[in-house]
Amino acid sequence: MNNDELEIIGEMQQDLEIGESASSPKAYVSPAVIKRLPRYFRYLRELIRNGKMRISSGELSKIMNVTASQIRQDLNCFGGFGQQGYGYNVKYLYAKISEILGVNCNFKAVIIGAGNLGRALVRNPMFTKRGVSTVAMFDIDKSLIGGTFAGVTVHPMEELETFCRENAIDIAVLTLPKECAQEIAGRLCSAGVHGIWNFTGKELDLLIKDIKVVNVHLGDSLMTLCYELNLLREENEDK
Amino acid sequence: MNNDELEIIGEMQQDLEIGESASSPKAYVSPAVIKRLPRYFRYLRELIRNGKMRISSGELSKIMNVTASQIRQDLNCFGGFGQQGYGYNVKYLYAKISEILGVNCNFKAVIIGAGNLGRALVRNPMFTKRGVSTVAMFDIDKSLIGGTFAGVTVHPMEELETFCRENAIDIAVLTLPKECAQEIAGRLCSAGVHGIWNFTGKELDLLIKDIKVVNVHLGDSLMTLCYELNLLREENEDK
DNA sequence: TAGATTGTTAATCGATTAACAATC
DNA sequence: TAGATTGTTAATCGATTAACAATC
Repeated sequence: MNNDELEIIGEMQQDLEIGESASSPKAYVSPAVIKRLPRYFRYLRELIRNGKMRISSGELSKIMNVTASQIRQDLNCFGGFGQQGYGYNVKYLYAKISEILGVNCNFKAVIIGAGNLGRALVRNPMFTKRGVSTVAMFDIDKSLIGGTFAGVTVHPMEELETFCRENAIDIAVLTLPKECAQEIAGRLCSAGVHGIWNFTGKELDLLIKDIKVVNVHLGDSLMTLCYELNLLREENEDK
Repeated sequence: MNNDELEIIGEMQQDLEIGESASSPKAYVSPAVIKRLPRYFRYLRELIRNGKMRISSGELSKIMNVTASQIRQDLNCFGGFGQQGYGYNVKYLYAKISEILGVNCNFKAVIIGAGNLGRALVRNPMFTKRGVSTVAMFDIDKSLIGGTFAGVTVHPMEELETFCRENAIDIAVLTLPKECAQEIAGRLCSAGVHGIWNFTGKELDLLIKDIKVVNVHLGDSLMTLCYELNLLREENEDK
């Protein structure tokens, strides 16, 4: 069976799925599984880039350093994406995982705080790769307002609510000093934003329940590295 | 019992522990526990800032939104830091957790890549708060070399190995384009660095086993937010 | 002493892995 | 058809929670 035929199988599955997806009753999926999905997304993207058409759970497990069992179990939380005897069509699987992760949702984001971190993020291809468009930045610094970073204009903070409402913003990225985080989060709630990607290190108290927050604690990540180095050092001292 | 007395208990425990710590045989601690330690560290720091002297696992559990059982279980992986009937001395507990996480190790770090992300990190108080000092930055851009960010000088990439060796650098922070990540990681191995904090999104293959890598995949974090928003959207559509 | 709260063991729950029948 | 590999159930493993005796 050659690559073209496999391509066709993929497309057949895809067609089939369009009819199914609306009716498929989605059961609860554990956070452990969800957290692994972006990693599949990355590896599948890489496989496509390398021209790989088909992969078995066993082959993928070796590349990703996980068990084949876990891969099959994970994928089957969302439906049968493979074919017995053949494995998985890479492009099709990538498309399904993208769909699950909302890559095709065209979410719109604003970055609040045009400091170094805000600028680093807006210039990062990450958003584009994941189907999120960064449509504006906000800052209090008058000297930044009106300027652009990676083609994105910096707006004054006063315009935050109006802008978010008028442009139906889904995601706000908080890259501002932690002192302002709570106040801005409150304003974002009333501006109809659905998700906050929070880099401030402040744990946010939100009145509205239906707003999702994902916190990025870079310091926590640094500390796990320090823990390991400390462990290593102690081991070496013992010798 | 007043605050002064509790303070004394804390100090007594601390004195006691100094003798013990060298001999205490450290059993395996699961990654699940390790990952939670930095969060305890943050909350305890905050409690100290607010002048809180003593806390019970029950009280802390309410603040941190976890079970009291988990807190006691977690802490007891490293030793008995509390006192029956009284709870935990906040400063003492903070000191012990800092010790476990290597905050007092005075690790020395270099930041490789003086772009926006590198600059955002070097200006962040995170390193200082966690006892890590950022002693140098490196870049290939001639126009940046010799300049400083947050008092840290940018060196040319050619000096990387010599500098790391001579200054006994523990940690390298990779904030450079993913294309160069693998090459630089190799050079860092031979330069005697013990830990890599990797922001490049490239999974590193390292020859030396005794070098620890912590990967930060910001895109993965963004995707979990998108997943939740997608879920929310689907739920609303069903209504 | 009585009350409170830890440290720790036992029970439960969830996540991972193994195994294999179904089927491409 | 025979071989390969999935989807899925059952077994194992680990992590969380509950309970309570120890003890401050």
